[in-house]
Amino acid sequence: MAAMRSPDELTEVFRASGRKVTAQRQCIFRILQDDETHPSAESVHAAAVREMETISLKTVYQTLNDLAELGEITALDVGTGRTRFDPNVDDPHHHLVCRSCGSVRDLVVDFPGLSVPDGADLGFEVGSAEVIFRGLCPACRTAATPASRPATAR
Amino acid sequence: MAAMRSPDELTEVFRASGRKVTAQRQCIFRILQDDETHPSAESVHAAAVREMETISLKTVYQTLNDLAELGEITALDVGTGRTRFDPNVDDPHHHLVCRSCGSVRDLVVDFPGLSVPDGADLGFEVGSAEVIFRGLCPACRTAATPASRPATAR
DNA sequence: TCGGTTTCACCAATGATTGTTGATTGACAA
DNA sequence: TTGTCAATCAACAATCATTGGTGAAACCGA
Repeated sequence: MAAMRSPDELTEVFRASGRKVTAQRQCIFRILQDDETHPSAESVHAAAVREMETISLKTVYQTLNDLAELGEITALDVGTGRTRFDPNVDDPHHHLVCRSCGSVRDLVVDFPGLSVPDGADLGFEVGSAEVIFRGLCPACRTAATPASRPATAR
Repeated sequence: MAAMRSPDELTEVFRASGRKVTAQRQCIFRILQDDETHPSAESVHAAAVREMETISLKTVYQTLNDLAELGEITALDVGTGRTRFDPNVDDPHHHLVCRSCGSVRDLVVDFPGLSVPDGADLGFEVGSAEVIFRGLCPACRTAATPASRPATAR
């Protein structure tokens, strides 16, 4: 539900932090807003190019890092080789990662009891816990079983 | 508790898979055996050089990948930039990662209820769940609070 | 002993990301 | 409206972890 701030709100945030709001930044704001795919910098750039042919990958990286610095998005590493950016910064959640295509999906579930038991941390000061579930997304699941399993297990 | 197979056992495994057992490989076997730090290839190499000055980083990568391929160690990516290798492949566990120095520690705890609730996966075929706890290891914790907090909170 | 594997040194390539340059554009406060 | 400084661009080089190539030498194991 909680996606991220609107382009207008992000404009305010950027201005308030002394940053200028350019056309390419607004373009990126717009793209991130309705993107649930946890895009990489590359894919954000690909989407941006459709609106602005000349926008550079450099600028995309720059803006994404700015947004992360401002706490408006989260940079996350799910082990797929490139950094993914998560616009959902409001409600704590975990992630489903497809081990075939690398797609990432939010999983807004609270796991009770997911904390380090007393004594087990041995002096470790635990701040956060992130859970990564690995498996196959629907698309890759059906693709992996051409005819043997028709979408729904029989 | 369960560390990993002894160098002798690994020797058998390697021979059984058609691989030859060289001095450098045995050296790496020995190093991994009493290493609880989830070393990177670089640090394994650093340790190996102390015994064999001429061992190449290439060979270390090669051998670590062989071990991972044989299921004797696990390659894991905790987001610290380089691949870490976990000798503990027997009992399922999770990891504590220091967000300051990047050190990794095993956390052998079973979290009941750590599975995707019905309906929440939306067709995702979930295979495994890995939990990464991030925080500060004892060393970095004390280093971060020189005099303000004397190890134990008051 | 012999053959095929492994290692070595050296060097190049990958892929994601960041830095550099210098010139141009453009945001926005005055 | 204007002036200034940030932002962008293109083009290129550099980083870092990792893997690949070479040819020659060493060596494991049947």
